[in-house]
Amino acid sequence: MSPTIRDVARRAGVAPITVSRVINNSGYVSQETRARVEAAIVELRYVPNTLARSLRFKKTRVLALIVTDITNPFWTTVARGVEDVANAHGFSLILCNTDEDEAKQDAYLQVLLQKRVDGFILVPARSIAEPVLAIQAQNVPVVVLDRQIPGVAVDVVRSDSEGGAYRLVTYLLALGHRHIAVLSGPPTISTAVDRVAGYRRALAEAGLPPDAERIFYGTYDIASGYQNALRALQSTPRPTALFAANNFIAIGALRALDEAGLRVPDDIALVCFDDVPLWLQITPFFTMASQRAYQMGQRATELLLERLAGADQAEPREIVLPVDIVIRKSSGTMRTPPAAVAHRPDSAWEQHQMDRLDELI
Amino acid sequence: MSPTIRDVARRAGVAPITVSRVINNSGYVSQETRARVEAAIVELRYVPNTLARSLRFKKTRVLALIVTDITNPFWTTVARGVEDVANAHGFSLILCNTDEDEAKQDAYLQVLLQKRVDGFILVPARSIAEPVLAIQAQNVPVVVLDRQIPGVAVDVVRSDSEGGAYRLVTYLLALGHRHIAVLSGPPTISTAVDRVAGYRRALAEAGLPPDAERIFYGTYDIASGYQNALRALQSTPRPTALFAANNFIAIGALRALDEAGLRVPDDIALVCFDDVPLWLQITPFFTMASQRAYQMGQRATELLLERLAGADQAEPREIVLPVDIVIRKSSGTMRTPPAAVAHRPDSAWEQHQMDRLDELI
DNA sequence: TATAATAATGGTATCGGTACCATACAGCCA
DNA sequence: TGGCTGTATGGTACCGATACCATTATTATA
Repeated sequence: MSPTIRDVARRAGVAPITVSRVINNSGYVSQETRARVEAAIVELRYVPNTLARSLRFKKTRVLALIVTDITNPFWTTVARGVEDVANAHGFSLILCNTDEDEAKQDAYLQVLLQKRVDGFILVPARSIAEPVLAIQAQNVPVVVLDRQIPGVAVDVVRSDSEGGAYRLVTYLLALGHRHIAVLSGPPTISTAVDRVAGYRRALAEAGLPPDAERIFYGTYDIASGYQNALRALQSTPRPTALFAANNFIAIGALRALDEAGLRVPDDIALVCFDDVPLWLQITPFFTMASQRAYQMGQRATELLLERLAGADQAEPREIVLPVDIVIRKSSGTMRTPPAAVAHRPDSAWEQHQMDRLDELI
Repeated sequence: MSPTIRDVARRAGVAPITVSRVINNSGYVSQETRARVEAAIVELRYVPNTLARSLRFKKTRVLALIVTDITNPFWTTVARGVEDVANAHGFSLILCNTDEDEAKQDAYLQVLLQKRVDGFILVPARSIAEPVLAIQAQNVPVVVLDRQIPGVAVDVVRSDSEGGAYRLVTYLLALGHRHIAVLSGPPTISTAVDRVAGYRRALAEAGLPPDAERIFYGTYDIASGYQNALRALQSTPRPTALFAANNFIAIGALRALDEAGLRVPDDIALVCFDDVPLWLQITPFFTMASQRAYQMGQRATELLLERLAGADQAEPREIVLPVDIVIRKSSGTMRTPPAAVAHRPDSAWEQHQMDRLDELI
């Protein structure tokens, strides 16, 4: 139906291979022939068939990015980072969404391997080795994003979840909170575990007894945040602060607190993990440990492209990006607030809190 | 490197075509042979090469979705609708992001045509015919999403922008507003024009003179909403209500109002167009004309799949989905509020406003 | 002038599947 | 027994592009 390289060749009175040379700017072609071929291409509206080319090359110049929730702005920001770097190097991107569902993830992996994508950036739905091994078995490079997988030799790009959680909780402790609950994600995912670990380290260093711990695992979505916040409120003594392990959990928690008639931060403090897009900065609100989402996408892609460029023998690398603690309203002030900071304007107030944090940690 | 169908055939002691029959469940294969082949597939970790298959079939079972801003939750919701329908029918999806940039859009179109995707769902960066014609010239079906393109025979799925804007502005008028500014998108995009048209119709029907109109075109992003809101505030008499033509514009406007020291809705009303995700419903806030984003994606994909299934001769169809007017806080109350509704609880209050709207329109 | 290097072009095989046609055998009916 | 149908399997060509090698004309070098 659509014209092939042979049709173009016939029309230009040359051999197919010559048309190929024109298209790819390879080999020798005279000015005159090139012009004739280019004219034929335009006349026939010829579009080269990448399938055939890829079949020959055994290279598709396509990368796959598999994330767990495309409606979460954190992941779309990561995706932009990946896409920008990929495009800059002439690669296309296939973006897939697993909903943290292993079956869906494995189905996508299969389809993508069949499509012979050149490389994978994978946010694993669960911190297990199988999916990564399945990819590596086909000699396709893969970079694991955001999460750790124990016992597998693979490149990883992730944030310092443990450290970020530690600093965030330490800040809450510095504000005077002694009853802090953590609303985490699935215990099968390393970030959820790491953030709990940071929380526990902060508590331990503050000399709080283990029974001060209030740990609620769940999933990384709004519903889970809502439910676990309600459960956390039941514990006695009632927590004076909640630490949500991602942005969606924080939103669910916020709704639960609202329904319980608790105001943030006056009645209870609420801090969260994750990058938050311009979206939620309508009123600068959440105190949080902000991940460098865009940069995560960039670094992961660069790493993958290096592998593709031939560094496939090198040792697996692990890149751990720092998280930025951003102090805003939701964490409230000192439980016994110094009068001096009562009515400062926003930015100065935030700066002051930052200064305090620096002093305290 | 990776095993081919021939390797599997050799190991199972059959011909390649027989392996093909096993994989595709086509033709006759004995139980015994099938078992041998399946064993060989597992042993060799054989993954069929879709490139070769697609080259032969001239079908890739891949659809392309081209949207203008992947960080806008409206579009990711649309994308989920598309993805779900596509997957249910065994199609993969390539999701591309143009940033409303025509050059980027055209580059993607070229790449995707070369990849021989089976069909396109396109949100055109500008309401012009060329990109659609370019796709149709290759005999590839395309559905235009969200926007109208004059003078092209093509399937379209969009929302009733004119009607939604009309109803939203009529509601503001019913509340007593007489100075309403509209902060719209690019005049090159049909939705931006349609929403202004609905605004004008509402004003005209209310008997307001043409010089009551305050129309500010811009782009569909936060920065534009911010700038145009500032400009709108300069006009005299100052508007008592702003109508933002999409969610991002509303957010930018909100920031501008905040900086100007104006509270919503006490000092000024603010309503907007677009679906808003769970995100912004933290505190039920925006009064808006909500598009059925997920459904838009679904319907567009169904239409496209019908074309692929052979309905390619049928007349082009245009599906116009209704928008839902959702009354929340940001529009405020009657400018001369009846005392009776002053302190109603939220939901009852909203219901009351809805009732009033029904009466008035 | 002979030889080599450069420029320009083409023939053929190949990537990994599958369509099409051919072959072979078993069982069944007239 | 011959002819037919259904079952099971394989050979060959082909999808569209390109690698590899070959060929020829032209120009540079010894």
